[in-house]
Amino acid sequence: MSVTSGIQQAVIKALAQLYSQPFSAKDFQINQTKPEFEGDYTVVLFSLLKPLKQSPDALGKTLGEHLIQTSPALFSSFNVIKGFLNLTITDAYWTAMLNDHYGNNAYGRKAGNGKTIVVEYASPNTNKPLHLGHLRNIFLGWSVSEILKADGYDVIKTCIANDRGIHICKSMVAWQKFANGATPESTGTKGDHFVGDYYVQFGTEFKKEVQALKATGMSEEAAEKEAPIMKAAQQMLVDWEAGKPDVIALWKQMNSWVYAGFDITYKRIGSDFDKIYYESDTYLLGKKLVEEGLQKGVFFKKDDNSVWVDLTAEGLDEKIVQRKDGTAVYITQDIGLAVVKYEAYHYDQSIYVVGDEQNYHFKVLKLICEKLGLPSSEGIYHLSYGMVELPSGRMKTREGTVVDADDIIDEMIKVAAQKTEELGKVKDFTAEELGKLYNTIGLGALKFFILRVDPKKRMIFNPEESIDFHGFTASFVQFSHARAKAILRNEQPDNNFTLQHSEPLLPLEKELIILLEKYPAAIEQSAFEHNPSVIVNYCYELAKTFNSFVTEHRVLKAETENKKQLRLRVCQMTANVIASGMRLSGIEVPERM
RNA sequence: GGUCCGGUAGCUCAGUUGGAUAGAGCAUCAGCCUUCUAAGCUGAGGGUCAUUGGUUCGAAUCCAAUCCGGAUCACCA
Repeated sequence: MSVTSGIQQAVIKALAQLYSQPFSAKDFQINQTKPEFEGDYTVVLFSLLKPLKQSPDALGKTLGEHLIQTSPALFSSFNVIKGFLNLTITDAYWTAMLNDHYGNNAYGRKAGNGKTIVVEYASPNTNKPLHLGHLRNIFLGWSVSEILKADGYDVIKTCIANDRGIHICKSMVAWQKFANGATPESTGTKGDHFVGDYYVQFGTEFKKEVQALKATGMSEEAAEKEAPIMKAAQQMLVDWEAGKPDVIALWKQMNSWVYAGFDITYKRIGSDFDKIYYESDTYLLGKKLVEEGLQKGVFFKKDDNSVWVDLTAEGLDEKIVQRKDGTAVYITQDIGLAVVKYEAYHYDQSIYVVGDEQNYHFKVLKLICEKLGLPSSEGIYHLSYGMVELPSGRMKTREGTVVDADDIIDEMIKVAAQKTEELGKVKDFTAEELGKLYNTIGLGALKFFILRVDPKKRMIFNPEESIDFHGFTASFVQFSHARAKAILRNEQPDNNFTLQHSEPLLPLEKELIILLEKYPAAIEQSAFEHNPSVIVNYCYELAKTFNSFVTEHRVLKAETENKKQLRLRVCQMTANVIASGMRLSGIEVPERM
């Protein structure tokens, strides 16, 4: 049980005994005491004054005295200032907490609750390489999955590959036209970049053709429709849907190049999936569900044969679910996928990590699934996050302002290597160890930079300013871990030693232990909010306090053996919690750096 | 125009189930490495919490209006 819930229960019990009135945890607040006052935790009394007909002073004093008498193991002293009852927790309580958990690597993780959550993230188009926006998506999805696991859920990580549609046909057409049979192997290019280059080339060629047609007096709109390369792409889409063998073969070939490229990037950033779905499979299922919905009367057909759903009663519009030619639209395949996922996992929740520009889409998706009476509908949850922008605004492929994922990763690792060399603290490392360390630091900095921000907020990335390695960063937290480990390499805590509390805990010792005690609550909150920044911020605060502690107090040369053992345990628990918390964010921590 | 999200220090962000004098980092300035890692520590300066009104013992937090920025309202995905 956490301290706060312990205090809550003690207060509820005390109020029942003193005033014979029943209260619940919601009736009053418990905060950490502000540093300028004496005490560890504070009961805010204002909300209790009216029902109890008491003055703040009288209630505070009565309650404080009663608490100390009835729970001497928990409370050692109190003071009342205005309506605030400040309680000091006994050193014995904190020491016991430390003793119970300092060697526990699973501290803060809950036992399985038997519930299943499916998380979908990454979900790239298969026609161009990943960029910084994808990285935010992947880091978020991966981290939320891990946090939910720590909170007791069974988590299935999934990805939907948007592998069909006009976008991939554009790359295919350009490859046919310009590549002369080139391949990623023959050119030494990473597969996703290779295919992406043809996508760009398609755009360039298209522009050229439109200009040429306009020069003959055609309007821009007509020119865009008539451009031969665009017509070729559209024809290719038709051929693809018709299953024309050579088109399918090319499509498979190009997709496989892209997947090989993605796999390299996923591996570098330590991301993985339990199951990958392909839009080329799920869109047909969606169409089947549209047919069923039509029979149930959930959907209706317009004169031109297109199929719609009427969401005006829900305050939205009519929404198309199938084109007049019978082909699937974007949402059709998502309806199918929701069912496929539910049938496979019978999930309690299905989280979609998708940018906030699709808020409307997911609102519609959930409504449609509800109307169809699908059991999958209730658990649908859109984890919506903000765009990553440049100081100049949105990243645009056409203007070449996209920050490529592989480039930024390379850059981060390069700078990490440079900084590490400057400091010269790991000269005895082997080349292999160094490579690993640079990865840990570089990637850690990138992940931390992205995950420390509340997902729902837009974030700005300035390529001119390199991501920092000082202050509120992964390096800082990693450094703190390495520092703790350095101490522990000299001496491990003696597990047979029994801590005394003859000497009072010093402020920084206590502050650290209080923080460590809050780790399980941080995981819980992070999971509840689907928000990794809670954990990231927590780890930073812990690391910061630890650095102050280590600067201020000696561990190995502590005044007494008792203090030394206490501090060694604090070091070990801090190192464990930092490693655990960073792991939930996908960030590794080094033993040395 | 409708809907949704955001606006906190020069910059990047915490804090928002209402609590005491609003917090960090970067940047600036001043100190600290014969002592477990200085990617660190200590201190200083820096705020109309977008604006106005309301709710109450108490508002950055809740409500209303307004201003600014963004997203979305596609037979694109």
